[in-house]
Amino acid sequence: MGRSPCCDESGIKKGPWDPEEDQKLIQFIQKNGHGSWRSLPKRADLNRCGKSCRLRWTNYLRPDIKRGKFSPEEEQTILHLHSILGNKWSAIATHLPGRTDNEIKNFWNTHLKKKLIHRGTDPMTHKPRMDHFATLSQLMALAKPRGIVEQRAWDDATRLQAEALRLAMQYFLRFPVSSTNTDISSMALKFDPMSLLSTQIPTTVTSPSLLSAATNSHPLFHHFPETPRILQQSLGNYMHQDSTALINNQEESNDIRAAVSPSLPEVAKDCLGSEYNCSSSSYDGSVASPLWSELFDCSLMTELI
DNA sequence: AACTCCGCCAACCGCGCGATA
DNA sequence: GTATCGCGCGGTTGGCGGAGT
Repeated sequence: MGRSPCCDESGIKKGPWDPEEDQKLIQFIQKNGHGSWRSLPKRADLNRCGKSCRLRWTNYLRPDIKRGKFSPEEEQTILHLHSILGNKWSAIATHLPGRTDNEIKNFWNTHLKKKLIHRGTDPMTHKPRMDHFATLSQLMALAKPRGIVEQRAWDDATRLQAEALRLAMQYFLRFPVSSTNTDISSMALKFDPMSLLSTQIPTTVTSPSLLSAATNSHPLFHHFPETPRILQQSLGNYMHQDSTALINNQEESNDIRAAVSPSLPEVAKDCLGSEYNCSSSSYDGSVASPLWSELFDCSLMTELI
């Protein structure tokens, strides 16, 4: 048994409030208090529903409302409280005198959320975003490593190169990265996508063992000799699935986007288990950006992120 | 000058919860 | 226990105005 909406009576005004209405509401509440919101419009001679009056008063007309830009301190408070409380705007508003929940919500949606995303932070969890990676297919479609861009067809060899590159990126994820960790930068410098092109690799890879052999002999892993075997094997399985999907569907073979693959975080979790911890306090996702832009065209990076 | 696009924000809507009959 | 009411919350919408073309 649902409740009837409070504003379903015909003839009740909706939309923006005009100054006369505001004055009526202010004067009435200052004189009598709001009392029952439902009965207020009649008592105050307003052709509005009680809900509309309440909203207008609490979000706009209330005398203690602070107007204007949010200060950096207020911004910090909102960020901090949101990381604890989530979208509990009214609870957050109680810690910011003079600010309404609606105002904070709007500020969050129009400014703070974007700011966090731009920083590479998930606005809901306040942790580094790992969903940049989306799916392998999307990644491979979007990410055109320098030197591979000119190659028109995504043949198996190219695909393996891209896969090897992805392995490397995934491998980076194993390392706790912080702004003070220089290892990741030196690895990025050592890592040369061009070397992928000059490497002899099998033209078809349909089994984990072949992938394992290919990756073991690949110069990429000279930089990372300690890559766990399990990582290669697990990725080999996923790769096998991809290859099969492509082989079975020739039309799709020219469009890597059509390939079926698990999401990278899912793969990484499978492969690395507890070692893969994107919420690690030592991991600062924002540091990943320079690395990524080292590897990829910046324009494509913005598409990806 | 005219038009389009886009960000901002006031206002609306639907739902859930506690109080009450 | 159940129906209804009133309120408050969070998500969403749509109008306005400024920027860009």
